[in-house]
Amino acid sequence: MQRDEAAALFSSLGSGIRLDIFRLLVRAGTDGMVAGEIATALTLPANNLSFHLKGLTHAGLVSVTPEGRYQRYRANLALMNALVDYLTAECCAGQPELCLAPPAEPTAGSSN
Amino acid sequence: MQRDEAAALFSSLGSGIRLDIFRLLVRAGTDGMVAGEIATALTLPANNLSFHLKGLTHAGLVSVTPEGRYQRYRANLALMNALVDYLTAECCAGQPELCLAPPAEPTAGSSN
DNA sequence: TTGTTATTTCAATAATTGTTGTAATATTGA
DNA sequence: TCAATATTACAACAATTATTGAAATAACAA
Repeated sequence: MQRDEAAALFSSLGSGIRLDIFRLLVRAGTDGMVAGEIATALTLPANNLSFHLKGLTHAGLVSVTPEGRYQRYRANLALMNALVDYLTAECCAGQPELCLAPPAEPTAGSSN
Repeated sequence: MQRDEAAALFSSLGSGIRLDIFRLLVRAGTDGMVAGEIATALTLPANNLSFHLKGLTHAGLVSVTPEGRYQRYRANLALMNALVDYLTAECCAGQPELCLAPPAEPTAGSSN
C-alpha cells in the first residue's frame, strides 16, 4: 500500500458516519446490507447515506452489488486488512518492540 | 477507544502531508525531530508545517516539547497502537478468520 | 542591546466536504 | 399501464480544511 492510498482510506474513515457504516457492514458479514437497511440502522436520510456510501465505495472500503432495485453493500475486509498492515508497518518502523503489543510466544529463531 | 476519537485520528491521518510527518517521526524514534528538521526533510514551508503539526498534536498523535527556541515533536506510538487495535477489532468483528491474515510484506523504501 | 533564527499566529482566500431538499432513474407489483 | 419503493443525482448552501504571505513571539548570539 502506498502513501496516497493509505491517506485516502484514512480520510474515508475520518467521519463518524462512515465509520459507523463500515463497522455495521463488517458486523453484517458476507451478506452485507442493502442501502435501506443501513439507513434504518443508522437513522440516516437516504441521500446523505448515499453520499457517504459513495465515498466509501470510491475508496474501495466497501463494494456494491445491484440486486434488483436494491444495492447491496459489503465491507472490503481485504483492503481493511492491508490498511492495518500498512499502519502496523509504519508504526513499528525503527522501534518494533513498541508496536508488537501482544506478547509474542518465543519462537525458536525463525522469521518475523 | 471510542468511535469519535477513532474518527478524529483517521481524519488526522487522512492527509498525505500529515501521514508523511507522522511516518517521519516514527522513524526518528524517541529522539523525535524539531520543527525545522521536519520542514527541511519534507520540503514544507514552516507555517504550513506548523498548521499540520497542530492538527496532529491536537489529535494526540504527536507530542511536543519546547527546547529553547525549538519545538521537538515525537510520534505517540501508544496511541497509534491503540488505533491499530481498534481497527483490528472492528475489522475482525464477526469473521475473525478474514482479518488474521499473515503479516504484511514490508513497505518498500521512501515514497514521494 | 541589536540582529538572527525558530516557530507560531493571523488574515485572506481557495478548495473541499457535509447536509438538506428536490428531482431523476430504475425496479417491482397491482 | 400506473403507482409505490429503493436509490442515486443534482443544486444550493454551510462548514471545514488547506495554502500562502506577512507579522508576531520568543530564544539565542554577537
